[in-house]
Amino acid sequence: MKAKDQIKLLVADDHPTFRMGLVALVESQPDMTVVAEAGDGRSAIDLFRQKKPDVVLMDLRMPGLGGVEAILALLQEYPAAKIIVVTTYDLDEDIYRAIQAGAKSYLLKDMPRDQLIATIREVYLGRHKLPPGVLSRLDERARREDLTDREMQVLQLIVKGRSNKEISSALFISEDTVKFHLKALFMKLGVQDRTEAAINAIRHGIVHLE
Amino acid sequence: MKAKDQIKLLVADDHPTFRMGLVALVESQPDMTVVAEAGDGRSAIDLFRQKKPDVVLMDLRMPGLGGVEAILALLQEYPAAKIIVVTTYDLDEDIYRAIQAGAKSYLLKDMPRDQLIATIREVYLGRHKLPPGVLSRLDERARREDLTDREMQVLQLIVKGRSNKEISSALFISEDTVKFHLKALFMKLGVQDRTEAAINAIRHGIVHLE
DNA sequence: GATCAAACTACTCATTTGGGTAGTTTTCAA
DNA sequence: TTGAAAACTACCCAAATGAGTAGTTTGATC
Repeated sequence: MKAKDQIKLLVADDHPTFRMGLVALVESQPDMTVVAEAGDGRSAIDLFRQKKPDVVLMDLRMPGLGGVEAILALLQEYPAAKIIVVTTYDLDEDIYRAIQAGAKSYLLKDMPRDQLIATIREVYLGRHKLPPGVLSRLDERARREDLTDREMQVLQLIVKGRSNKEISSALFISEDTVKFHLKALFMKLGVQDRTEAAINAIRHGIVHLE
Repeated sequence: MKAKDQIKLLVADDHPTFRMGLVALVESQPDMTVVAEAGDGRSAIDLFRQKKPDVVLMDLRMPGLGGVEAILALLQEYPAAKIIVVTTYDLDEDIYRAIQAGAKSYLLKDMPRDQLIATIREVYLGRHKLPPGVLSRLDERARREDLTDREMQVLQLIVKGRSNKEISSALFISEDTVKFHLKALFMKLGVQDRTEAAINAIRHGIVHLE
């Protein structure tokens, strides 16, 4: 069973039951094995150092050190690490940031088992194939103009339901400046008003609720 | 292994991998066994008829017939059915509707395994204990006044980013009437304006994006 | 030192939004 | 049939919002 040519996997996900499912799935394949499990980004990195797995399955939302940060840290130390993101959400921004950070693929948790397995093999062989749905969202994101830091701050306050006046005093700028950033924001997001901007931001994962 | 006093479970969840995790978890308990798996509400009902499980683990978001509808249909036919909702989101509205529909408990997918197992035993014995976090959200919801049908329609259009004028023509009512419903809506949700209302509605699961 | 993007301020003006109040019609159940 | 709740319309008015335009300042890059 423990042949030397098995694909060694590290599974990092904070949902115990889903992680159990991943492990069961991987272990059902004769040519794969899970060498370590992590419940957060920090221990994922520690376990990578110890076990040197061939492929990492990584959730994006984890307590403490999140997925994107873990990917960056891991690739900093091991530039050849092969990381597959496995997450619940198909938000443009999440996908974009994960791929930017250096993930080799991005799968959704509701995907069929054989697709998961197939992707692990692909990535192990050095390829990085993305599922079509995810791919289309990726270039939807790529087409969108980046927001500046200030626009981002304004957007976050909009999503908190703040008025222009409240935003201006929160950021120590004039109300006119808030309006200025809002106009730019509307243009970049392709929306008409603050409500649409807020919803758009949530839908694309530009800002998270919680 | 297949003792007669084992707790028989039906697992209904459209995520193959998570479902596999649930099954593995249940099967690791000597006094429990999974007698059927379903990927949607419709087949959950069919399988219940065939297998008469003691407890059902049910996801809320499933293709075709959703969780709440499946719960209602199941309890209609088998009023003694013991259903535990196991879902990703801790949204007030989802919890409230599931419990209203007759679910015995409501668990989150990221909960520790022993809590899951303990709840299955509790529910099997006829109790319905909710985790504290979920419980507090339930009465947060209970405290909120119900929205009328019309208010609900207006709210949904707000979340789509529509203006008062657009809403009025979509619902064939005057703009003044839209404002009238909006005022009631703001009051019931405890918010100041349409943007807050939209975010609030999403956050509490009153309306879903997608 | 020139150039460029970002951040900022200011002003006008039309529109939208939201608060308050007052009333009619409809529907459904007691 | 008599309430009660929901749905609807209308009006006034103040405040907030958003479009358009025009500029200054700042910091980084070449």
